[in-house]
Amino acid sequence: MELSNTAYVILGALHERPRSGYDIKAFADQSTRHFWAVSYGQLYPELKRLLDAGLIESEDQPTGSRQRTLYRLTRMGDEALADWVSDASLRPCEFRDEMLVRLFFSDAVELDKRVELARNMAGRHQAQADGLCRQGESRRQKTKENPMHEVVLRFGIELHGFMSEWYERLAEQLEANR
Amino acid sequence: MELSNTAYVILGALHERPRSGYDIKAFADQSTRHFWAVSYGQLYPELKRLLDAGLIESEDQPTGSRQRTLYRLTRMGDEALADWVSDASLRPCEFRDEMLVRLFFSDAVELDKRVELARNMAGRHQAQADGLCRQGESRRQKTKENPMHEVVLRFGIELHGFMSEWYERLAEQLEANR
DNA sequence: TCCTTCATGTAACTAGTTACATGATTAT
DNA sequence: ATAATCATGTAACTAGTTACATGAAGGA
Repeated sequence: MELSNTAYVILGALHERPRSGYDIKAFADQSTRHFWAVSYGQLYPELKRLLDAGLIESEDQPTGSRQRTLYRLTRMGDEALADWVSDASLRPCEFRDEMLVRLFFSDAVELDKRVELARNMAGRHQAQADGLCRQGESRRQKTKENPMHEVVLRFGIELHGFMSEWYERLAEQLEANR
Repeated sequence: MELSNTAYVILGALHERPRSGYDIKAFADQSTRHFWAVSYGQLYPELKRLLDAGLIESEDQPTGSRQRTLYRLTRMGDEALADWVSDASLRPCEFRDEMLVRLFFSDAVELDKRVELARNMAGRHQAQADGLCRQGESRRQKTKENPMHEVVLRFGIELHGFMSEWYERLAEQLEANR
């Protein structure tokens, strides 16, 4: 039975510790978000599927009359995660950038617009890099386990830094031969 | 009326010259593909919508008994494209990388697997950069107009080059503290 | 003859987002 | 009080892919 990538994000989140659906979402929002986002619309149905498949198990943990279901990995779930991570097959890296489409077709507009667009893109990536930086600072203290989390965070920061600089340089070059 | 980004890729393709649906697909496959792919399943319905909206017009150009419909931009379509490209609002750059999710959770597996994964990712981006290079060579001779096409191509090559090197460096670092 | 390219299209499916609905607990 | 956070979920929608179906033209 094939699992979605989102399912593996869930398994990965639960590998660290038992979590509620809400908690998994919060985890994803501040960690995998920049390369794999998770929404409630997928999360809760997916949790059901993983339960049915026996990869996770649940435990009720209400606080007063507020419901809360805590999920944890089963042995099967743990194996499924490890197998998936170990799988050496190449998967495509998906990029979709609307602004890059605009830039691609920007010969259709005047130079000023083109420069503005490049500057906007530089700013966008700078902002994204900054956001990831702050994310890293707020998580720095905890979990020295899972060093790969920080590695991937650094990747994000440096990648967006690279793109920001690239677009900034482009804006300057475009402006130069005005 | 809101148009999809795919619709703008079509308008952009037709801005250069009149094209058939098949031709638009071929154009996208060898140019916008790495940041905005287009499939037939979206292309043909989208062409109908653009016709209805009066942004493009069609002309039958059969070869013998093989049908062919040539599309071209209307004045309205040309304006819609220019307006869209000039729109200064920031749009998110979407990244989705299954292998990066694996890397993120790869503390769950042994070092060897982690190194292998990083190497695979480096190879994947090297291959992608090479593919874009070849694409550039085959298109080099034609169209000195649309210099932004080449700019965006270079961006792709350098971006994938950056990622390839980053992952290669990571693999070496991981291997070093074995 | 047969393979590749040109050419158009649809149906079924998959993945995922957005908006909504509900309500308890905790901090200000 | 009231706002923020914790908590769970669904329905409707949007976007896009894959697989299929069909068939002509041109080159090997």
